[in-house]
Amino acid sequence: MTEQQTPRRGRGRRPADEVRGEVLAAAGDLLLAEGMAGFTFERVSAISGASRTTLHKWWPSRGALAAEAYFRTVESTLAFPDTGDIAADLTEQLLAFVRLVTGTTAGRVIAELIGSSQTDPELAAAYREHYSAPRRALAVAAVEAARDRGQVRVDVDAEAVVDQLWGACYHRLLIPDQPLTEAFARTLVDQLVHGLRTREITPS
Amino acid sequence: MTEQQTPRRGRGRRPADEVRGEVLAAAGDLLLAEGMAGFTFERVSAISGASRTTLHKWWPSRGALAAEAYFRTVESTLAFPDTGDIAADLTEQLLAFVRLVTGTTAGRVIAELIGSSQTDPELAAAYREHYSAPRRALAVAAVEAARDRGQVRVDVDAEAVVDQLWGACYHRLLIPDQPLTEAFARTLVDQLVHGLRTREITPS
DNA sequence: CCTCGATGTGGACGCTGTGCCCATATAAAC
DNA sequence: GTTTATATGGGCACAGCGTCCACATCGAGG
Repeated sequence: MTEQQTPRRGRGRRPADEVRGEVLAAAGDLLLAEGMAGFTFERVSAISGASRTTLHKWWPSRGALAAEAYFRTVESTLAFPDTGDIAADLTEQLLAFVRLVTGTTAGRVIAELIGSSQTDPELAAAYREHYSAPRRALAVAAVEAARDRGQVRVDVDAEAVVDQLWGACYHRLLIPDQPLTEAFARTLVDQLVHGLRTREITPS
Repeated sequence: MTEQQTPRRGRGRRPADEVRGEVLAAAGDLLLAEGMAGFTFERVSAISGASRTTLHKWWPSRGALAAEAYFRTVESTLAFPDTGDIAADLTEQLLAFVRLVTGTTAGRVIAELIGSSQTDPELAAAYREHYSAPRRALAVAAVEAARDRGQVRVDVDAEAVVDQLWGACYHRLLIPDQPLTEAFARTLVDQLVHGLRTREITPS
């Protein structure tokens, strides 16, 4: 992470989008490289070449900048498969999440973003609006579709299902008492779909 | 939160335990009153009367101090009822957790502690060791006891169960897309115990 | 009774980051 | 070409950190 990567620039106005783009790119790099710990306006300013004043003008807090930079960097595809088998679809999506979070630096960054959002309202709002809410909505829609197909019980609380699957994974991500693995993800779906009761009639 | 509550004290040695006690009391007050945002060595020093040097000597990071102060302040009783009905016991404990977290300032503080622990290894270690691990162990033991009684299926993953119940609640605490309520807690237990599948034979 | 080691205290140092304020330069819009 | 918008450089006071040193005082051993 070399500081001063943008050689030097004179004063004067530059296209807003150009500046924003450079800032977000620099911020994304910094975030992936050093996490929220070393992520400051100061350093983003130094790396991107933009002045601190400019950063403050566009982003109310370092968290807000970090969130936007991160979402732009990962820009993961928002899609939820619907094969007609809700258990398979949930497993698929949950596994994708686990792989993303355990395989790359993304896991640490997401955890730190959520962490910082506890004391940064701007970040919390950005995270909810641009990340968690839309993803949550997709999963909820999938479960409700399965309910309408008669695949799960009619009184299912789809929102709670999301918490019992993804929330469980976030729990292990944020409070790593136990490891977050693919096997764990499969177990989550299995235990939730079939329940914990002793199986009288083991289904196929 | 009046600064300088300890009038003034001369130099010189004082009993270690006395100093530690005063510091932890002051830190606990500050934490409950202002959360992690305003929680700094500087202010704890000003309120407790102890010098910053002393704080640094005993606690490696502000997070470590916050954690110890918080656990000492709440010192909640560690007990898990065992009535023989696992569903009832889990519901009971989960409700107690929800009430603690929603009813008092404790919820915000816990959330902020977990948040800070994402970038403070000392805090993360303290939190795991003194709080999450022992509590988790109790819940796991209860589930495994139920399994041995034949109340839940033999291949149950007790650790995963904890994540699907408490993790779900932490999810709503840390990423408040949806509210954390007592009804939610009851739903969690119900959906997990009975499963999501369409009920052919509705149990009593 | 006295000396000495352990340990808290006051005070200061440089450093980083914040949030804000200018004046100035320059690109874009009219 | 004139005007307007906006990025820039620089400086300010402030907060907190982490560390250092000299000093005061307590407690224990002689």
